[in-house]
Amino acid sequence: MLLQNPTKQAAVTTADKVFEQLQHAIVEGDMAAGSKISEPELAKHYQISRSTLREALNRLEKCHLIERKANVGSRVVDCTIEGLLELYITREALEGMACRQAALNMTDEEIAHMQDMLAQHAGDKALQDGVAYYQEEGDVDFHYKVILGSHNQQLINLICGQLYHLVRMYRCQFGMHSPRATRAFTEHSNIIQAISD
Amino acid sequence: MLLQNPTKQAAVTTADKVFEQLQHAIVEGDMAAGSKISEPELAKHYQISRSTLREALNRLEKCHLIERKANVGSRVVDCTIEGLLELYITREALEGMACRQAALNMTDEEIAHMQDMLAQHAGDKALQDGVAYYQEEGDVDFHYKVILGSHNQQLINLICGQLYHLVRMYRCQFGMHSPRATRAFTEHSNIIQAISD
DNA sequence: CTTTTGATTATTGTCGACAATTGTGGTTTT
DNA sequence: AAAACCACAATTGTCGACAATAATCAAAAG
Repeated sequence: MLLQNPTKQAAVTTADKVFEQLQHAIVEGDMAAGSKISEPELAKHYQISRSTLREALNRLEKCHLIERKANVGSRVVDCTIEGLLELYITREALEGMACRQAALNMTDEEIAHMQDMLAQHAGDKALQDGVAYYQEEGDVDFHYKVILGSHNQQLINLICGQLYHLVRMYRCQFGMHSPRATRAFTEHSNIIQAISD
Repeated sequence: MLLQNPTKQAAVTTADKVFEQLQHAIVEGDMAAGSKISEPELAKHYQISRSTLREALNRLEKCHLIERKANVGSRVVDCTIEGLLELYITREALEGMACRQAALNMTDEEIAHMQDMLAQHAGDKALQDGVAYYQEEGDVDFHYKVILGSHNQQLINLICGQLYHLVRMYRCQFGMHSPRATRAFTEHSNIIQAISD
């Protein structure tokens, strides 16, 4: 089970639940990238009305996971190399600023908590050396803590609420399962060191 | 009439039109910031069904102009000092990256076109010296050209499609009508100079 | 044979009504 | 008198059907 987004509240309405299922299906590639979306078909598949499905589609559009054209329909976004580069450039801009803001705004407790987390990850790494999965999850966890540490709701919403799932989608589709996993850990130590100053 | 967003296509559906009207009303302050939104009331006011109104509300939420809670309702976002700071920090991160990308990706034609535009603005400024409005519009125009010059759809959508209207809302609500207008022009010359290198 | 035009079909946009949940006011109980 | 509880009203979420727009395919004209 992947780390859940701390910015989202529990799905209460059925549109929320369908949204999450669709989100998962798109990210994991169960719905092919670039494929057209048939509202009646999907509504029948999830056994919901078209209105409810459209509500879910609206939230998918908010995450940039689908694209809609008026009177034409919706398509799953297609993963291109250009799109990947654009996404990473955008993410770099936002996360860079978030990191700077975290350095200004993080409380001592938050810093201490992150240091504890890092120490625990170090222990896990010693145990499960070579298993990249935990590393990747820890990486995401670390990034989240930094972003939340910025105390900037605007940045948090953009990165965690919108870009996050698109990044995951690209990682799944392109099979980028932590090529830089081993390097990430040492980087984290440096980052938290810089923040505490 | 303000400069229109180059990323948006013409509103074809009625939900689009209502969305634009609501957007304008919120930005200009005709709908009070922080006030609750009554779906039946608004639907009656615009003489549309609730479904259509909800479609428009979804797009407002995408621009961060309203906030929705499940089974509770929607509210117009309230303009706080903290929110203003957060917005400007986010915008700085994105526009800074957009400017760097523009320096890398802008074509010679685009650069030449922007220089022409600046020269024209200089002429206008000599004519209408002291009138901050044209200055402000030119400022927005200039920013747009730079952002579009980044050739990064992700950045363009985020800045022009989402944050732009929220920035306008803060400017209207706080009465920030180009306090730094006079300084902006000289800055632009420096920016375009830097890009051409 | 190609192209254009027209009718047909399928999909999306919009509507009104019902179901479910939340907030409110009054009543009862401690 | 304060707090908890219950019923009622209002709002939101969901549904199915109709209207409007776009895509498809066949037929006719060039």
